[in-house]
Amino acid sequence: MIYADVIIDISHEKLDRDFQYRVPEELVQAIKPGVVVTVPFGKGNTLRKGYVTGISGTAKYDASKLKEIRGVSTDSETTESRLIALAAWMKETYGSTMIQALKTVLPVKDKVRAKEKRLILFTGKKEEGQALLGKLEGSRFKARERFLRAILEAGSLDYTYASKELGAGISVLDFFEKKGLITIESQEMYRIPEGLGLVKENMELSLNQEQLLAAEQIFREWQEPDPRPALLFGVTGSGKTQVYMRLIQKVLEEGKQAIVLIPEIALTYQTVRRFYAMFGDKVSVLNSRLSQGERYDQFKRAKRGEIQVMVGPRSALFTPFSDLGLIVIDEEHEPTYKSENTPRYHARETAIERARMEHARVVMGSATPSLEAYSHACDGEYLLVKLNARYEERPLPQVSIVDLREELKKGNRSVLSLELKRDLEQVLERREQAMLFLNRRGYAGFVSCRACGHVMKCPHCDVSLSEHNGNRLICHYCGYETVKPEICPSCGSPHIGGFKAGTQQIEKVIEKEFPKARVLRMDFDTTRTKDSYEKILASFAKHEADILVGTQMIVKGHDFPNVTLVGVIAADLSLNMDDYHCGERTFQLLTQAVGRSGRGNRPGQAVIQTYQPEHYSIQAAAIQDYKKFYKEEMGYRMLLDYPPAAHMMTVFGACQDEELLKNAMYYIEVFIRRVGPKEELHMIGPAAASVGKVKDVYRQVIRLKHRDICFLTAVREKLEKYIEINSGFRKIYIQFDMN
DNA sequence: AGCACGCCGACT
DNA sequence: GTCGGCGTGCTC
Repeated sequence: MIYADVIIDISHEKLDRDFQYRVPEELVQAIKPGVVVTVPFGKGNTLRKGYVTGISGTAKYDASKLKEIRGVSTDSETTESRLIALAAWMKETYGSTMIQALKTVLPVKDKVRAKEKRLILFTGKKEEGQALLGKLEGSRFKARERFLRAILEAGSLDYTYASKELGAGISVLDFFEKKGLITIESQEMYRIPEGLGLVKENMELSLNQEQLLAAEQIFREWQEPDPRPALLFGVTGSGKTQVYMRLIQKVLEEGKQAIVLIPEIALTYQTVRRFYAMFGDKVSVLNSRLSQGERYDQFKRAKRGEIQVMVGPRSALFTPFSDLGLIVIDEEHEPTYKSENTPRYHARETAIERARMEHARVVMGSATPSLEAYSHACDGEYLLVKLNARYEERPLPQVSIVDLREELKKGNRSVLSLELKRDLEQVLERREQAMLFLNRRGYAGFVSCRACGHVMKCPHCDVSLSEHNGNRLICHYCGYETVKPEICPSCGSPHIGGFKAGTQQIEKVIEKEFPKARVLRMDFDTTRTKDSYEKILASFAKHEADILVGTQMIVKGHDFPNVTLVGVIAADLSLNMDDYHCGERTFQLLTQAVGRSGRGNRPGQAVIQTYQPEHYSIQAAAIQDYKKFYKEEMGYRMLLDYPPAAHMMTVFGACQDEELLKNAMYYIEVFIRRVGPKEELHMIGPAAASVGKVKDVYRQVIRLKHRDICFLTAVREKLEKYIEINSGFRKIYIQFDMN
């Protein structure tokens, strides 16, 4: 006997697990994971739609109580089934359960949202209602009386309000509905993402010579029977968006739809606005702050054909368009395209797979392509399209690298080098603007001992604590809080203090050094509220401030023509992360930051402060030389077998019990040695993850590297089975990550 | 979500 | 005692 695991629709959180069903003989051939089936469900055996997530030969539930699958949905050409196929691919490629994959790919209805939108209208005769109310008054039907009184007064009621506040459940509503007094309307009130102030401007698309050529080159590729993904490699300001819009125009003319992926709405507001201006209400914008229900609404609109272009972050990739023609990936190199949750898919790879399945095309763009994308472009797997001219032929800013070690020798302990300080003075004198950029990620202003080097860390999470308001130390992972010690807990030295590297500290230093300058600060703290991000940028654009201090978020978005100086406070902050991408990230951030200077008609300059001035990421960024960087970085990846030179798989394990976790990871290691390829497999670990402990849960990783991804996938599949069979892994949370 | 079960208040 | 509304919990 064959049994199938089926999840019933995806509509309710309590139903988001699988139920086992018997597979009738005649359907054995047709049933495989991902197939849409009809099954009897619940007490009344109402027929419902379900998705097969797995097949097995054993019943894990009382076999006599199992029901039988009724039928298989045969229309394999629906949008939904194509997305399910994509989920199956993600499961295979990234390692996850089918349920997890389906849940990322299919729109999940949100119960609360769906209910909120239901409206109860009083549609009967007023007199009839009044008469009934009279009868109900003083009777035992309290709920009915309450409800009727309320609806007679208001004319219509919100469903949630009626059931929650008035206690009028289904039975009450049924009573009135049968009498013909009310109708329940499930209103489809779509929420247009608010706060963006988007307007259609009927703008004409005009491309310059180079942009036209780029578009032509891509169109020519599209003539091919099997068009390759195109990588649009263009420096900042070369007008990649113009090219995207031309491509989308063409796709729309063909009667197809397009998806535009962007790293984050807030950071690419300008781009979003231009799409809206161009395509008007054909466009919908998916905001990462939208609730699942709101996202569901937008997806529904797409499915019904009410919109043709979906602009949004990573998850917009799964927009259920019926005839998808193009997927655009803007700023392709951004790390936000990699999902943090299982399945840990990469939007670029998944977009290419979806496009392959649905005969759509992929175009991605970047000024600093990821090594993965550029290497594919070099070996001809992607079409490489270049845009060289910077907008109106502006020269690149003049960049100087300041060695901070030398500053210390000169006795300068400030966060500002003498050179940067002098340049700032000149900019202020010329009444121009400057941006100071702090490329810190995560660890803000940690406290360390100057004498012994001891760093204050969270006892639960193993990350550096950050200093807030001078005397409190806070853990950014779990919120643990303690008082800043007066002396070093490790060696007793009084020389313990903050590493002056937070945006607040820089702001203070600037205010002290340049009391007349107007300073704006933009970081996580000052952009909490919805449109504070826009407000700060707009204010800076209007020259209401002279200096803008901020984290990576200031290097994207707006053009500030009056900015002629960009200062990078400490390039090392992103260079010393324990992640093989850090050289690449640093190069990208510095290139972007430097590119912010001199966007107007005055020449720009940039100062990069660092303790490692000889590092190739910094050197290459200073002269804006991508190829030089690529060669160096690729050499490094080849040497150490990091992607894209090889493939890497991370086995991540987490458990409250440290001993248990250690044992489990050890068994995994032994198992891999036994079943894995004997040749050319590099295994690192088990080791504590970069954050070894979060909220008292221990975390460990094993990394595997191999030139051929097939071997890694094979190891993963064997490991998945091994873990499922052995009860010793029950209490351990295991996750896989490819690359 | 939708259905049955069962508690509990009101009426015969 | 009995009837039926309305809250609760389960669905392979």
